Amino acid sequence: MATIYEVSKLAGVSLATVSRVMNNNAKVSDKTRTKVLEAMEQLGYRPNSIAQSLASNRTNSVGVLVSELHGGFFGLVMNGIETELRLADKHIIITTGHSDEAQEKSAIDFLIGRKCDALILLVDSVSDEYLIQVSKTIPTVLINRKVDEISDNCISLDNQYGGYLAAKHLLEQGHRDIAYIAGPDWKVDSYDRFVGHKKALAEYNIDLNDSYYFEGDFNENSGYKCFHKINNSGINFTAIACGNDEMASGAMKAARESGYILPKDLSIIGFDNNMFASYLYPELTTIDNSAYQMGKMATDIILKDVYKHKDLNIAKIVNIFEPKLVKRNSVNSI
Amino acid sequence: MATIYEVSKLAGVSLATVSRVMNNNAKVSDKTRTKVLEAMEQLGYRPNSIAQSLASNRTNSVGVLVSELHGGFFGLVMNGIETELRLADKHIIITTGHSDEAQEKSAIDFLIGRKCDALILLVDSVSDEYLIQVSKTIPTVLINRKVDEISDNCISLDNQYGGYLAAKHLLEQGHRDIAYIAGPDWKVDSYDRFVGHKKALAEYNIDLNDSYYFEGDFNENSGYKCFHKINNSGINFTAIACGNDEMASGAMKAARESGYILPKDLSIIGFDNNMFASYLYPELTTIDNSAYQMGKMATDIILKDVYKHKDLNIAKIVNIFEPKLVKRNSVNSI
DNA sequence: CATTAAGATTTAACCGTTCACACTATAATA
DNA sequence: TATTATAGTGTGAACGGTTAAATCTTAATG
Repeated sequence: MATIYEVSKLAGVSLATVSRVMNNNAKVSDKTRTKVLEAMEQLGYRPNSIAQSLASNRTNSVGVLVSELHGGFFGLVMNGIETELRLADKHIIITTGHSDEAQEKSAIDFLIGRKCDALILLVDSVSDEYLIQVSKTIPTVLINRKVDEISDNCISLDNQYGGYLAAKHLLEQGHRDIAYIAGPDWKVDSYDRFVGHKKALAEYNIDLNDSYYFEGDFNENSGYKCFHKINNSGINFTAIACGNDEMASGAMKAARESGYILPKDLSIIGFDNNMFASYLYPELTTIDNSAYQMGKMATDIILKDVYKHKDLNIAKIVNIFEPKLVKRNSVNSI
Repeated sequence: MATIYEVSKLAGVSLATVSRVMNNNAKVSDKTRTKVLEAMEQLGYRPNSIAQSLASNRTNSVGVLVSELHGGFFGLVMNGIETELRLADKHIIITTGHSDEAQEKSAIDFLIGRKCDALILLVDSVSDEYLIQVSKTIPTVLINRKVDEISDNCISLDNQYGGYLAAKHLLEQGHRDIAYIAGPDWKVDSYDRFVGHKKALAEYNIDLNDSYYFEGDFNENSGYKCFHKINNSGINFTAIACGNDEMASGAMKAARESGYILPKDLSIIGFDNNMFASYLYPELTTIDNSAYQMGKMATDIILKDVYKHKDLNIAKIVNIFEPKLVKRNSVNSI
């Protein structure tokens, strides 16, 4: 592989000049530039990115930590990150944390050790203080998490509004007896979604009775179980709003097994617009979580703050994304 | 950040000695080693991985190219790769090719430019010759693709056996009139699955009539359409075998809309054991494609060949993975 | 005791860039 | 004309490690 040295020799200029035409960061006469470019072409020169990193103290890589590599949400987020990053000729180093504090910390250490220029984190288990500490060491943006002290670098979904949208849709379709299957109540996103749900009910002068609230754990199976609880509780219900699509899927399964015809006998709405939502039967009406957009935005913040991009196509920074209703066939009007 | 220089000074030894205790690749007396380790500890020294890379001509990173970041298959493969790689303290640089030749090539260039030590590729669009060329430049392992010239570095699923397993299961459950919804026939995996299918039928002395074969494109919608073709073609069928889970999902949807009660009136089997397969209703019986295992194995090959690992926990190399039947509820016995 | 071999450590070149600074040539200003 | 500014280029020291070769110790051998 040709080095900058050989290029400089062939072009008859100094190393510095070659470096200048590469980086385009200082004046070089057109004549010289042409000579250098021709030499590069002729030698098939590619700069050694490692040497560049060492000398410039910049690796052009951003570290990403997600909980899992599979799963619709993370895939979309990463998709958004990778697409945007590669346009800028940067790259992504991936690690997983498995929602475990020790693993998340070790992954962060790993990424810092790799000299990433910045971090994009999707973490549940590590404390706010720890994250604040990390962000003092290295530019960090958080997805799906809000830490007040570094709120400019936090990107999240307006979960409350999403919950509101879902409930409102149900209400507009005439439903009044709506059961709710929530995620774990200690998770803020789960909690917020439910708050939005109640808010929509309130607008219709319904205040949610505790007997309509059921807590799951965001996994399919808990949706399944919760449905049975609902069904056996004796309450009247014509619709179920779920904290996420997985639980919605479980609830649909259970409902069908209990003899309900969907969506005729029962309407169900999910949350997230997971990959598989349109594969369910009936296709699941749900709330889109803008995962791709959030990944893209996290990247844009870094491109702007760390890499000083001034590109026009980097839109205005949005920290809170607005969820959208995705109407499909799982909600019936009555 | 402390450098090796400071460590050497504090420990009262030379740079080389510090390097040796780090890399553990030459004799160092216990006394010296202890001194050095203590100095490192005291300074909180972390080697600069970039400098290491430049000096050693090894980046400890492997480049991965997949078609898409979302989607169950890739997620699992990447999961297998990342897990195995991080155990070895290496990292993964990710790019996407979107099944487009130009993009795949540019991604490969990108990864080579990043000085990855090796490549793991999941590509459809680039030619065999190109891949052979690439593998001369940099150690490369291919997932889901077989190129004879570099077969030791190819990992794939025994698609034929998978197709065989699926059909056999249907046959064992008493089905004899089995329609087949295939993927694009120019894709080898699609073709192989169908060959396996026919083989199983042959064992039951059934030779597949062309009117039972329907070609889709691996997307859900084509499964949907194919079902209607099947249903309108006038053939008798009690089961449908599908080239993948997406098409199975589409077929299920169409069947239900046409009034079939599943699985009572019609059995359906998929292929891949995609994430969402168990979310369908009825839960989809399918063939597991060992995605995670393939990712892991690809990594093991690299760990062994490139990084010279001799770990016992790197199992024997397997180039062709054996698919497994995953029984759920979408197949009825008659 | 001199010789040799093996073991431990140091020296210094090297990896391929970037970048602060020095320098030269030319144009603009007083 | 002397002075100053500016554009264009070269010099050489980092950056933080690795590693081959040289050197120094120590122990074993005849």
